[in-house]
Amino acid sequence: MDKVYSHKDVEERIYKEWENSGYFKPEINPQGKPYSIILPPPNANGALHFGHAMFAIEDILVRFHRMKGEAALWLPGTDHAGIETQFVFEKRLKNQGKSRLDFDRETLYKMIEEYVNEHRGGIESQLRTLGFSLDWSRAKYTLDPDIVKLVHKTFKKMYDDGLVYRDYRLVNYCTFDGTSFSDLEIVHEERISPLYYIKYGPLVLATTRPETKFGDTGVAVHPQDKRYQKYIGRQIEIETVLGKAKIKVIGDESVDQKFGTGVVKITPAHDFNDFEVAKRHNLPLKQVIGFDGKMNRFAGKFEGLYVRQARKAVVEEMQKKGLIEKIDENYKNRIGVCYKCKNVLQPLPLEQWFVKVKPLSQKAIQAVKDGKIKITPSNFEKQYFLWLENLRDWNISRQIVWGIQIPAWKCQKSEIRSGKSEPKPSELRTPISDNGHWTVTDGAKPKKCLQCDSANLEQDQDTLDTWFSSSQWPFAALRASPYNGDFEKFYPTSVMETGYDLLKAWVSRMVMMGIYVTGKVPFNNVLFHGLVNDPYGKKMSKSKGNVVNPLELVEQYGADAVRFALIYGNATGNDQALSYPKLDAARKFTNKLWNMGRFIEMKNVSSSKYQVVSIEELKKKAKHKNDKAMIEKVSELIGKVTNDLDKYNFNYAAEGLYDFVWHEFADKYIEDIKNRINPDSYIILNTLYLILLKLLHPFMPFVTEEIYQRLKFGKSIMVETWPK
RNA sequence: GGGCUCAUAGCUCAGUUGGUUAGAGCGUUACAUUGACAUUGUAAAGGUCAGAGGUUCGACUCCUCUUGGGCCCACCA
Repeated sequence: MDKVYSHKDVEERIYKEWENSGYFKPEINPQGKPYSIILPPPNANGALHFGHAMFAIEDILVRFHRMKGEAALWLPGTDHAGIETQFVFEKRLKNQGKSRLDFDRETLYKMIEEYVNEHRGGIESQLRTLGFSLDWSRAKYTLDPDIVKLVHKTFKKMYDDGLVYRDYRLVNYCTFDGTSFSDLEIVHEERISPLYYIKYGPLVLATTRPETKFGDTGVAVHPQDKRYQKYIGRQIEIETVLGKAKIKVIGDESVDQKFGTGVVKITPAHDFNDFEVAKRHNLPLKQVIGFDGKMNRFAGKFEGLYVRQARKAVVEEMQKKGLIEKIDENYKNRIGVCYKCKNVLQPLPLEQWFVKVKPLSQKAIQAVKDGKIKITPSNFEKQYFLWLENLRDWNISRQIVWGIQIPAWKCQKSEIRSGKSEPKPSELRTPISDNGHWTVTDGAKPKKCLQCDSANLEQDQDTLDTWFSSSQWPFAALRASPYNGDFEKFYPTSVMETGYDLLKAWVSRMVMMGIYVTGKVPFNNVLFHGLVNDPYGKKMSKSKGNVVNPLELVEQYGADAVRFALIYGNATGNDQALSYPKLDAARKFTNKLWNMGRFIEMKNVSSSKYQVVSIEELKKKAKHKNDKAMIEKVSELIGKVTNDLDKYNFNYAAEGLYDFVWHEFADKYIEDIKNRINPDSYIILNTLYLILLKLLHPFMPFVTEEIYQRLKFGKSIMVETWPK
């Protein structure tokens, strides 16, 4: 053995050995009880980041349970990441001077597919460099045909059960990216938006969006408001920038008498609250902003202006006409912006598919309350409950091509109008559910409309929200496994380990969908890890330019050291700042461990090389009091590390091992035994050292394996059993 | 507006059901060592555990408040 441990000569070679030997498959312990973890599938098009490096926790668990003799499965996969990927691709198009609008749906899809396929495999090889013992023979991708089929099946089942429905309602729509989003994908920003006090005939009302006034179909006051009661139910005549008009005054409880003047304009097509009010009072919906972000013909001479331009023009015009009483320039409000492009989202009316969440969320809440799912750290339970309890129906339609196209066909005969076309004045309607004929299947094109037998059907152009498919990942990946019986054997999975930032978007939805489709929870434990920030504690982000690539650290320090540094000194679920001193300490630890092995190799005094016996035999063999004491201490350590791992206290385990291996075993015991080495004490030293290697193996798989093989303890430490 | 979370040594962080002199890594200081260890060992300095109050025989740990960070959620015009 060399004086210094060199990870570069070791890691890649050992990983190949492991993989080729089939050690990552649960079949190596055919009699063992099942233990399973589904890897949170990284973006197929993405690169490794620290969120992925934290999956070291999963590797620790899997290696630990595998050594305990369990049939441990860690199933890898990749996600098509619909919006993320399409947006990245569109940026590339833009750099080439092209736009997605230059291509038809099929061509665009194929182009993105090719682009992703070029990059797929990249993320997988990166996961290998971290030493992750994933069973690659079971790897799945969210767009694998068998996965897509399962997702279609779920959609149909939900449709048949009334849990997926088509509705015409307001959605948050990004007119720059051309798609709607779910509630969760909206970023709220506080901005200063002037509050305009506008004269509406005899009334004055306050609004931040004067440009939407062309879509007003009512004016609301609080029913108990003494100031305005006399107007309720009456039509009032108002002067507008487009001339005189009449508008109805209604009384609605949602109006806050204290805000502004206590009068609200009702613009059902462009405000979520107004939409609800309009429903209650049967007011028509009048869309004045198009999906291109421009004012439409209802805006008269303002047609064709973008919202922001229109606001300016309308306000100027109103001021000329004396229709503005005052402007509060310092009014702050929170506004929804696109999480991708940061542009202001428009609430726009659109026909979309929604998931009725209440029946699903109730069961998901109950599963945690009943202890069928345990969340660690437990404080995340509160967030889980809070979110699920206040959940609104989930918009799953996305106007992008990269994803799973929705298996629903619209009968063209029954078509009233497409949600994307501009409404004609004669089509002004109250906000009611879409009443076109839809035929939903589990993927195959239907021959005719189920309601009117027409054969003129067209598939919905939209795709499913990526989270709709990824929320089915645990059971879908197992059901689509190339190995028969995987689902029955490994579902529910043992642990779902992921960053806490995915609690809402993913974890809670997996629980809902898992219970709905399979009748069982998708996993028995949820384990959250924290975020890795930059060395100054600031969140890593591309825009800040402070992103550190974990692969560079692996190159420099070795995968073992990177893994150990991320685990050591970091309580489960807490954020951490990337620490170079800690990385250095971890690297030195691998070197220390290596040199302990080197010492054993050099001091070989035994005739039978590196002989190892059981700890029971060892206890009988030991005569020297220091040997006896050390055997006792190692026994205690085994219990402590096992217990810490069972309780997900990875940092305790790592710290305990580090401290013991270095400062007890090396500093004291090896120093002591140096002076009295003989065949008996040598066997004791070997045996205890091997135990320590095994205990460390889940944390630092490469160096422990390399030492193990160098000292010829056996073929591979991966098939050793966990010490007792 | 609601919720979560953090504040412990110069820095980055542990501290597991409240229990003897509060720990680690890095850094600092002194000494030793060429050793199995491109180093390592031995020892030392350094903390009124953010502040105030409370519960308790006993509080870094539990409760309340204050201050200062961080994060998440939210359709008040």
